[in-house]
Amino acid sequence: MGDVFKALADPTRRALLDELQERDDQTLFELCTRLLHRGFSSSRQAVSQHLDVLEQAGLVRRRREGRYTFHSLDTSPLKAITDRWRTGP
Amino acid sequence: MGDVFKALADPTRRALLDELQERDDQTLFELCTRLLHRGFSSSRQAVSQHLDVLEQAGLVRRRREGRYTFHSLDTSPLKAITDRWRTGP
DNA sequence: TGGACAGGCAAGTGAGGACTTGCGTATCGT
DNA sequence: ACGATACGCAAGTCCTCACTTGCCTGTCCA
Repeated sequence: MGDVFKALADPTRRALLDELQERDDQTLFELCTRLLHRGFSSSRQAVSQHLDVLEQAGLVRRRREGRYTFHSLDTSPLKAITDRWRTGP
Repeated sequence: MGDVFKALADPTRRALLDELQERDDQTLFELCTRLLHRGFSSSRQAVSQHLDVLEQAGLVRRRREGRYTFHSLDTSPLKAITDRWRTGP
């Protein structure tokens, strides 16, 4: 299992999580074009590598269908963050 | 205000937050020796620079008293993380 | 079945980050 | 007052990471 904290360190990866929260099950090209509308000018390969990191961190799941690869969000690893440094009961 | 996510990306900085949660208001030397017991062999300057990053992220507050500098934990910036990608109510 | 589309793989490059090194400053004890 | 302590500052080194470049594989449509 990869590092969840390092996965969240990059602003482009956080924007990808934002995008997947608005609309789940998006392909790589969909995510690329939608990132452009958010002001991120990332190439296809760059976005693909970011999704690799997010997948290794357990934050994104990949599902291959034909020539499309759909990506879905999984926010369960984020619970460990606030559970680790608990502010109140 | 610095980047909270980048501050959490380093394992040494996370260990510093762990240490401050166990015992608040520690000096730099206290944190250095306690990190050694956790297996982190970081120099004094390295720990000081890590605390700089944590302070800029709003996770650590510094208070100078004489020749000692006490560090205290502030976990309030962590709320923004789970609030951003909300899993359930 | 040829070509366009969607995506993967791997080496190379450039910038930022973690750490060191060396020196300087202020504070406390004796 | 002198040395030891606790810490800050700044330049330099090394290494990780994000991104590019180039090429390859597999899938759908006409």
